[in-house]
Amino acid sequence: MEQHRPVFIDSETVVSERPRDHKDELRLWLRLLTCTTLVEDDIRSRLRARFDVTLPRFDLMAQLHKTPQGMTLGQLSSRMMVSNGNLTALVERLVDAGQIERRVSETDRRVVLVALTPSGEAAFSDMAREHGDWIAGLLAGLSKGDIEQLMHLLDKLKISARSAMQAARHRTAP
Amino acid sequence: MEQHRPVFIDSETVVSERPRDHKDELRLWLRLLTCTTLVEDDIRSRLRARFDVTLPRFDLMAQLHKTPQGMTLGQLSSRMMVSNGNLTALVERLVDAGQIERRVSETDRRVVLVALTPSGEAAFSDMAREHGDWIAGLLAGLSKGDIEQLMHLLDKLKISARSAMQAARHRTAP
DNA sequence: GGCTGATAGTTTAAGCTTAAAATAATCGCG
DNA sequence: CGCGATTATTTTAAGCTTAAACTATCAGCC
Repeated sequence: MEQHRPVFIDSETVVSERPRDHKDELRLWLRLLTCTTLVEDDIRSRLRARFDVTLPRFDLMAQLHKTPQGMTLGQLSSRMMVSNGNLTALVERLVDAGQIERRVSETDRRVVLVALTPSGEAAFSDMAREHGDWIAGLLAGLSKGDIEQLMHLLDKLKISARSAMQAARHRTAP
Repeated sequence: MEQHRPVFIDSETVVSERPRDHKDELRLWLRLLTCTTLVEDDIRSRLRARFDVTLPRFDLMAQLHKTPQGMTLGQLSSRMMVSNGNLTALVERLVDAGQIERRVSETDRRVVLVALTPSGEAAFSDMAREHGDWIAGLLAGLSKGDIEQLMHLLDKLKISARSAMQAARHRTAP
């Protein structure tokens, strides 16, 4: 028969509880994943059909658009939450396409700065306008209040996840 | 200057509104994506570290676990929301690893049925238990009520997105 | 029986993604 | 100053992912 096991909630709290299936949490996680995948796949296919651009390229350009003075690869990889090595090839392809430009920092020659070219900026502006409409259309079934509530709850979720990950990291590598 | 443009909400409703930046909707979408990526990356790395298994393999096994009699590749691809061609290689690797087995349907030789092997079932059970704990840990900062509310709002979001996609499909290919 | 169209999977080419190892430049500190 | 640690990026190998083209099979219809 199963026994009670310790469940670590964060670095300070250890509660002993009877083993559970965590059914509600799992269902919530699956629903979250479903929603994200649904929206992401739709946006991906529209970007391809309408602008012949991939989602990762759009995302990268969106980051650069928010930071006109350019960003380092390190900043980009942490903002986009993708691995560092991933960006090397992605940036390379966008440079080849003339949408972005890279230059090595003069003060620290390890650092590579990336920024939109004027043509990349123009292309992104076109895409961003429609992208915004698409997102708004996908979320049109939610009221202002729904959006606000979701925002708040997802913020709570984000904080919870980060704190749990932080705690796990401390236990794994003290 | 910008002009008012029609915004299609669904197949019946067309509202004319001044062009907006849809800022709240975009922020919500980015937050949703952040939350999902956060959890997904954490689970991915734990699965790798603890069980040396990739997330797609875990997901596939989870689907088969829910349906012990096995599934066709078509069912799998629609439940997992991945492309059909994707599964061919994924299934191949799991067959090689002895975790699942495939057999051609006897009544329809186009159809391929896939199911967990006993060893795959055992391996999945071990992983699923810890996976559940990890998810519960990541969501530990949410109350029961938060989870219920999120569930409800995400359900609304899912319905909204599906309906917008449905409507777009009708306009694109009537 | 033999078309015709639809359905289930596979293949292919290109691109994305990660983890881990390697490279290269800078920083801190004695 | 010089050397070990740190930091930023690239490289590599494996695997995931998609879209589109292709193959094989089936179902219906005459």
